[in-house]
Amino acid sequence: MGENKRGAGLTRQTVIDTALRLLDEVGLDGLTVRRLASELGVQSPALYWHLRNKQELLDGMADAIVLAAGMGPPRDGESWQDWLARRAHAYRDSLLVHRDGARLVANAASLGPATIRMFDEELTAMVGHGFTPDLALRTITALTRYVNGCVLQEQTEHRRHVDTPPDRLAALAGLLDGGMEATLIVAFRESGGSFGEDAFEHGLRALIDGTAAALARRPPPQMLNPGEPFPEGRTLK
Amino acid sequence: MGENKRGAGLTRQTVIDTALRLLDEVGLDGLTVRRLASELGVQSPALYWHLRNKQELLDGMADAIVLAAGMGPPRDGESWQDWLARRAHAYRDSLLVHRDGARLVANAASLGPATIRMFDEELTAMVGHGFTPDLALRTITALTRYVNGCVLQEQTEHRRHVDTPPDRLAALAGLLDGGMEATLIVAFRESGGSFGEDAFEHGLRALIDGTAAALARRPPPQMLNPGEPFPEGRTLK
DNA sequence: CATGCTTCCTTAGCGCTGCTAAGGTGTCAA
DNA sequence: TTGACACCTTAGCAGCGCTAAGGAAGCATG
Repeated sequence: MGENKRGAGLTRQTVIDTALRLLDEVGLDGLTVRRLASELGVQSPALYWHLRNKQELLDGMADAIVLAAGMGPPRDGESWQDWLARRAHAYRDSLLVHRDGARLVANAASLGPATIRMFDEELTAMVGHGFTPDLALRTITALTRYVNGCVLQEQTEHRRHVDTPPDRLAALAGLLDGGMEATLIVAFRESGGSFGEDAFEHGLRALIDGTAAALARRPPPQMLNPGEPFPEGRTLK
Repeated sequence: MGENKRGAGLTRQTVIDTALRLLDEVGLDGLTVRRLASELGVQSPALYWHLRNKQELLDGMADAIVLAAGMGPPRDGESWQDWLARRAHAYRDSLLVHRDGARLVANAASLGPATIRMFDEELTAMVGHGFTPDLALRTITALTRYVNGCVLQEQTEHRRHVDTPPDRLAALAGLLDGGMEATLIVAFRESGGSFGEDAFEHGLRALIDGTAAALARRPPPQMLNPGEPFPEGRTLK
């Protein structure tokens, strides 16, 4: 296994980076502290000097993945729709880079302060685009959770198909009364190979379009309709 | 621990049911084969007579949760929008019934045949409402993944707050430059207690509204606009 | 009645896991 | 020179999923 170059010395960051590399090899279930330690050329208890426990390692990995997406407020002149779409894609791509990336992030117990600050900047920018703070929060929350759900399913299915590669459609058709003409089968055939991609795109566009409608429904403060300032009767600050 | 009433005898179903009850007590991480066996008044290897391995148990539990949602095609006279919303709520509620329900379903390796058949019936009904098969599949996929992502996050956060109960907002504010006036803090305060609920509702409505727009964009065959039949240039069947 | 088959559960234990306790070694400051 | 500290080691505990082998019932057949 990996030699520990004398004079190198482990750091929290090198441990996390190596863990992410190892993750792609062995998957989340195969990622053990012992295996990671041997990859780093040390004994397993050595890692507990740099990390309190395994969960802290996983949290660090998740945070690294999220940060690597390079999200943040919209660029100058970018519409919030374009920005949200670009952000969602960047996030999704970042989750897809590493095997089991979505599972890792979804189960993470906490995010780093840098991520939280970025999140706050994004919300502030959205308010600048006419969102109320809570609509901004709801929107970006819904979008993030949607991406999580999508990639989680995509990667779960990818894991599944390692076992059952060949004639999934035929096997599926066997379960259905309509056989090869059941709607599910037809839909799968129509959707072609890149189904995960298409489904993601559809939902993403729907979410953004729907948000635009919600934003139009709840206009900026100077044109507030006194009859229904905010749905739950709350007021700003 | 639980006595094994003589003459009772375990079945796959009683094992799964007991596992679901136990899940609420100890959570997914605490759900071990040994613990479940002792709950059933039996030694742990006994369970391997009824289930091939632990994953099969988890799959069975996940399938039970999905089936318990009671989804299926729309009722007579119900608009597809109302139906999709009702379906999403039923699914979400079913995931929320059991601790770590979303994690369980998201990590499940396979769904039962009954669930798959129900899925096919739903798609068929959507085609009856003017959807193309692949638009129907994309829509219901996006919606399902959205619900998964939402509940997964809700339950993860619930797990988190067991550790950090008291002044989360103040702690959060410490990280942010704006302190108590950072947009994130304001948004949290505005959103009140039931934040998970509100965020879910917002995204759900956006998804359904956005889907209506997509459906209008891709009208039924007899009224196709030759100029832009399908966004990606694909053709039907 | 005896026999053997099947069903369902037991005891024993393997290889692995996350993690802790205690101790050693090298480096650097006083 | 001495002590403190940072960083890693060896040894081992409790618990995990799972398997191998066997025993005790129930039942059909000779």
